[in-house]
Amino acid sequence: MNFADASSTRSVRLFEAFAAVGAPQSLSEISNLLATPLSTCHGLVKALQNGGYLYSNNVSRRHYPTRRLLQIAETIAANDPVLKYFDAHMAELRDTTEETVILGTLQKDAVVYLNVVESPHSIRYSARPGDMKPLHSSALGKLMLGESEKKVREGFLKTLPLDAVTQNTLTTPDVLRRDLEQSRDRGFYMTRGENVSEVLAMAAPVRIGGEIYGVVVAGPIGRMESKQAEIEDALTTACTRISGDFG
Amino acid sequence: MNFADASSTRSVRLFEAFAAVGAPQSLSEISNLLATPLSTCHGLVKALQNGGYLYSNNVSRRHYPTRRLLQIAETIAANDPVLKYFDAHMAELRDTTEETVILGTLQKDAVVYLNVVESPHSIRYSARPGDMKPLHSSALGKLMLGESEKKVREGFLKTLPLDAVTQNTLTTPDVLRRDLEQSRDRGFYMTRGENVSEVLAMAAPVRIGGEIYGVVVAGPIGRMESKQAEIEDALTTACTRISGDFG
DNA sequence: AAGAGTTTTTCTGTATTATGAATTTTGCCG
DNA sequence: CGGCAAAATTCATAATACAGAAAAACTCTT
Repeated sequence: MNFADASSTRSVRLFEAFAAVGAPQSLSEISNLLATPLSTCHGLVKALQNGGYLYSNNVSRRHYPTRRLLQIAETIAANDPVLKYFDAHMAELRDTTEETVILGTLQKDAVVYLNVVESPHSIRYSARPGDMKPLHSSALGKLMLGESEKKVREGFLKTLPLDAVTQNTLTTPDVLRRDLEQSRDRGFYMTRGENVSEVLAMAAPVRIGGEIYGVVVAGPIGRMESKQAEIEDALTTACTRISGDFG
Repeated sequence: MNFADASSTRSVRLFEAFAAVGAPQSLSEISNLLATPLSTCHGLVKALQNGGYLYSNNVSRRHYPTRRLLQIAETIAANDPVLKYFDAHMAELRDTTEETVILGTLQKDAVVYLNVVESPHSIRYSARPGDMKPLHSSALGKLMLGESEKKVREGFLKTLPLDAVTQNTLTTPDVLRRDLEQSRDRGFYMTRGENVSEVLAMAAPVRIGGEIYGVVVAGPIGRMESKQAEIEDALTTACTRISGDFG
């Protein structure tokens, strides 16, 4: 394979680093952060400066991004034909449940978080858009398996290594298959410490243009259990409404 | 020179393209947008997918960014030690003047827009963060020249090609030097169709940690002239307040 | 003001990546 | 359900960007 990982995504990794440290950086600091030689970083920084993405303080000689990237990212987010319709409903769901709400979909042999709206509590399920989760142990992953066509599902059940991510992970195809069937019938999927111990997650599907999306509410087991019925209710009605918006 | 332009900034150019077209794209469409071979785009898209930046619709086979980039850009913007203090004042200035307000600084031998807050009017000065403007013909550029140390200023006056960007551009060092002196004395810099005809811009300096920043109010000449005194007033008080926030 | 240390910039061989053609897969229509 | 067209993926090679070292610029201290 010929993945242009190192080079072509280095600019993105630079922005990641800026988000992580949250402060202007000198060239040598950037070199450290990216674990990349100074000369390489020099070229990259200069290129991004020319593109108007980075500016340097003439006094401190440190670099920081302009608002250009933000502007582009906002434009992209505003134009997404699917995600933008979820926004309001996800925010509402977060407000009523007071737990983290996540939108995700199937990507190759994993689930990718397309958007995350975090709980207001300081103890909360915390995640970022772009995070990937395994199919067999996460609520979203099980949703994707359960809602896929039988052929696809059985293919995954045959080939996926059902690693025991935690003690509660379902690690045999038969047990997992049964769980998927039950979940499908009742309309939502659930994990109880199967991917992250202490986390209970509930996921319901939304179909748009033939594509399967999943909305998850996730939080610490204790707090989630105490309001499980309400969450179940809020989640399923939210998903119905979202589907309705596209009807 | 060894600028890693083509390769290392290709991921950023891809996001630019997504912002421009505002819709999911197939691999071949991406190839067209970036004027880059399919195989190259394939590697790039795969790398960005692995990083959680892009997701593909399994039905339409089109790609679109997740909210990951937005999340990173927002984190970066929130942490900027300088720009975030300007935000409120720039928004207020935009509201009182009803014209586009821009923050910029000196970058090499040009001025770069760090942030742009646009006028509510449909006829307005429109620009994006990251845009570059010449030093001799833009209000911000003249501000940078006028506020720099004499040595720096004279260096620029000697070496800059004072191109006639419009008919009103000041194209001789002597005329420009006089304009800078007058502007410096009265506390703000001004262009009247010197960089873009029909545009009147007024810029006032803000000094932070030895670094010179400039705040500009720009709009169509007619509208700007009719409220020039108010704008002058609002601009200078805003800049004073911003400086105060750092005092 | 002058020197020592630090940081930035330049330079060139080498290794990695981009490329275009061939292959495979996928979607579509009869 | 099978054949065709279009798109995605792989592969070998040519081209380009990367990395390390050396030079230059800048800072800070004396």
